[in-house]
Order: sequence, then structure tokens, then C-alpha cells
Amino acid sequence: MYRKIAADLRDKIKSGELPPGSLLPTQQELSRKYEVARMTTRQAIAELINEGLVVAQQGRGVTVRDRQQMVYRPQDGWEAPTSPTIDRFTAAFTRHGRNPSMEIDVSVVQADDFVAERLGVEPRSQVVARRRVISLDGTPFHINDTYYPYELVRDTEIMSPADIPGGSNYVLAERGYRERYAIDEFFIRMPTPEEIGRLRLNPGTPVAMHVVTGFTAREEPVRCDIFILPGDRHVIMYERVHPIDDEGRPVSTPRGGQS
Amino acid sequence: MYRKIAADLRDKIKSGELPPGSLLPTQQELSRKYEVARMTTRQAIAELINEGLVVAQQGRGVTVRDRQQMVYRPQDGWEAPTSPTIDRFTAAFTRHGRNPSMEIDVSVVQADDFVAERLGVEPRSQVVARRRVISLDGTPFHINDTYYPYELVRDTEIMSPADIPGGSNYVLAERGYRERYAIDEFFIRMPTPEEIGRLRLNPGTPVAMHVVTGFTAREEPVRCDIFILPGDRHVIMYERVHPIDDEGRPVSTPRGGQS
DNA sequence: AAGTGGTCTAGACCACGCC
DNA sequence: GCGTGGTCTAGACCACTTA
Repeated sequence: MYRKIAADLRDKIKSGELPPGSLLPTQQELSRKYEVARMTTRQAIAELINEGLVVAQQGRGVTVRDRQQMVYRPQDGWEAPTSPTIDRFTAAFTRHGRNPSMEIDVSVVQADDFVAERLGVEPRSQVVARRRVISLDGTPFHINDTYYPYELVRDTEIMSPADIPGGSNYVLAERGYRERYAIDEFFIRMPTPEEIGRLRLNPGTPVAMHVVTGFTAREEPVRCDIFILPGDRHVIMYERVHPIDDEGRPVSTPRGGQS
Repeated sequence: MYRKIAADLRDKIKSGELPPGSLLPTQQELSRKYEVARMTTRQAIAELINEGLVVAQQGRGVTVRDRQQMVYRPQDGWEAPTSPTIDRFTAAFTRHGRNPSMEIDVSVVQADDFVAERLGVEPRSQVVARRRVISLDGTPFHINDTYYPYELVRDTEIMSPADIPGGSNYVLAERGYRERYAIDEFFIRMPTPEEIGRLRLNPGTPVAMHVVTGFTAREEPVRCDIFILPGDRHVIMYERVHPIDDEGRPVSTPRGGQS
């Protein structure tokens, strides 16, 4: 029964009969209409909440969710190739008049297993953690925690909780650790209670955990960057070029030829 | 109260006291221990289910979930650069003795708004849909639906529901539509009921929707590929190379220089 | 103050897995 | 057949928003 109620409501949302921002019928109304107990209608609504379709607020009611997504481009700052087409794609998600802000917190911590494995250091050895929450118009958009091997960044401006002109890669390059390539990993999962708090997430919002591990040309790890991207606020976008030309012949790549 | 029960169980799972595959205390036991009604313990367990931590099965009990993830590499087949390091990364997620299988279904359908926008055709115009479900050892791993403009693929082997030797890009290239570059989009969300059915997903499993739109050098779209990747079964991995060399000078890119 | 959703109770019966 | 989780009822009181 609760599945039928949920399906009916889902259909009304998808068809546009209940547009984003509108209020669903109250739980009491649904109970009367379907002749069920309120706990049953609550279960139907819980299903929609967990699907990320609606949000419930005490005293207000249940409203249909609206997605406001921004484009997240891992290749930004890499002087990546850009085509007119990708601008057309990103335009669909771009909003204007945004007011960005950032919270920064730098500390020396013990590396957990996950970070230690990526930085090639012993678990629980000291690393520098640079933790940031990036907000737009006052609402948190994503978490960006960066971990560096302690010896690489001690006594640099990376240790100070302020914006770094030119980026931290510039600082590392000056010390002889120029990042040459990086590996991106994405894990799709539900947020931890800590992440829900830091990002003020609604129930039913999954996140992408984007892990960037940067290496020098000598294969030494120089940084491990962890982004937590709420699914309702981001579209992740990449651009790729085939390493063969229009006649099917190989084109030289930055790392010098085909593998 | 139900939050406390959920937090206690979550701690026991994270600490390893309740390892993957083990059974949680039954709802009746929890009700006795915490002196609450069974509906309250059910709510605690519902929370853990929606976090993707546990699965409930009628007649069996509630078990701690185990993740078996495979590596998903969008760059595969692109002759992408490969370093020894990425092999080390992928090794952590690779399982052996896997038995892959595929279901294919090809049909001519009306493009929805999403696909029409990406293929640059009118909404509801005819496109060819090639729908696949890829399974490993009998369990579905991901959905791969590919859409082509009808005129580009009519009377080709893309229309037949069988494996294509060399891939569909090879067939398109022969007809003068060689894919030169592609744009990747990732949307993170909860699965639709249809996706839950096709992939036999457990509750609390988010998915990544990976959309690849391929273009010729003349900026004509040739395909729109939609992958549905369950979060508990995939790690998405990219490798990127900085377009500058160790002295900081630009390196030529496949598309010919910096932007 | 009225109305909304949030939590909780103490029962009931059903569907399923396992012995 | 027994015990598990799945569904549902008919109440109760609380916390919060809005007017």
C-alpha cells in the first residue's frame, strides 16, 4: 500500500503536476484519501525522501526538491583543452551572481590507512591536512581536504590557513616537486553523519568522493586531495581527446607517444 | 532514541566488532535491550539501510554489507597513457576469476529531452537505442545505454543486438564519422525504481550516471552513451597528465597547443 | 493557536528463510 | 514450525512553523 502511495506521488512529481518547491498533500490528507494510518503515509514519504525527491520540514510540510547544480571540472587549472562545445554544456548549469567563500583549517595529523596508502607513507605517520569547505551564497558546496607529506611542505605557505597565490602546486614545484600527472578516483556513496553536518545535506543526498593523487615525473606522490561533492549540487565534467587524428594515425601525447 | 541505537550499531560496524557479512542483533533483541517498541528499533535499522551500511532480508536477519568494487575506466579503449602507478591503484580493486556476460537490446525510440539536447536533434525525433546490462558472475554490474542519430547508423551492424568487433566507434569511422573527442558528465543521485530492478540494487545504494557525448572534429555529435554505475560496485578512475614539462614549458597536446 | 511533521507505543498479521 | 524482517493500525505526545 505505501508503495502505491509513493508511486502515485512520484508520478505527480515527474509529470510536473507537483513542480519543484510545491507542497505535497499533508500526511493527514493522504491518510484520509487512501484510508490508511498515518504511519503508512509516513512510510511512503520516507521512500521519496530517501530517493532525494522531496524534503520534509517540521511545521512546514513536505516540498518537492529543486536541484541547483554547478559544474565541477577536475581538469581546471591544468590548462586543459577547451572546445566551444563544452562551453555549451557548462552553460546549462551555470548560475550568475554567485558569491563564493571559503573556510580553511590547516593542521598536522596522523595519516589514516586510505591517505597513507596514496601518499606512500606509513599509516599513522605525520601529514599536513589542509581542510576547506567551499560555499556559494552562504550554502556549503563541497569539502576539499588536501593531505601533503610533512617534509614536503613544512615551513612553506601551505601551512598557513590562507589562500595560496598560484596554488599549492606552484609552491611544491619551487621546492623541486613539480606535479607531472595525477590519478583521479571517484567513490559514490552515502555521506557520513560528519559530512552531513559539515555540508548541511538533506536526507537522501548521495555524494561523490573524488580523490586526486598527484605525482612527480619520478613517480613520487606529492599530494592527496579529497573532495566531497554532494550529488544535488554538482555535475562533474571532463573533456577527452582521442589520441589519434582524423586519418587514424597516432598523435603525440604529452607523455610522449602511445603506450 | 532511535538515533542512539543507530549510532551504537554504526560504531560497532566501523570498529570492526561487526564485520562485513555478520548478523546484527534481531529487532526483538534490540527492543528488549533498549526497552523500546519494535517500531523504534526498525527506524534505527532503516537509517543504517539508507546509509548503505547493512541489508535486511526477510527470514534471515540484518547483515553488514560487503563492498566488492571493480575499476571503471572511461579512458579504456582510448589508448590512454598508462603509468606503473595506476596499475598499482587498480590492483587494489581487481578480482580474478570473473565471468562477464551481457544482455543487448537494440531498438528505434523517440529521443527524450536529455538525449536530444546532447545529440543535437529535435526532442522526440527518432534515434537508435542500444541497451545493455553488463554482468559479472551473474550479478549485474552496470547499465550501458547508447543512443545514435538514426541516419548515422541505419543499415549498419550497430543495429544488430550482438557484440561489435572493434567497437561501434570503428563502424562510425568507416562511415565518415570518426569520433575525435568526447565530453564526460557525471550525475550523482539515487536510482530510479526501474534502475533498482534492472540492476537488482539494495536499498541505500546511490548511482553515478555517466554520460559520454562523442563528437567528430567538425563538432557533430555521433553518440550519447549513458552508463548507470552502482556506487557499491565501482570505483571510477582517470589518469591525467599536466600539459607542461618538468621545466614548466608547455608540451604539445593532441589538439595542438594550449588554449 | 492551529496545523504541520517527528517520535514512540503495543499490539496484529503476513512473507520468507532455515531447520 | 519457528523465528526473522515487512507491513499496518490507532492511538499518544512533542517540536516546530506560520499566521
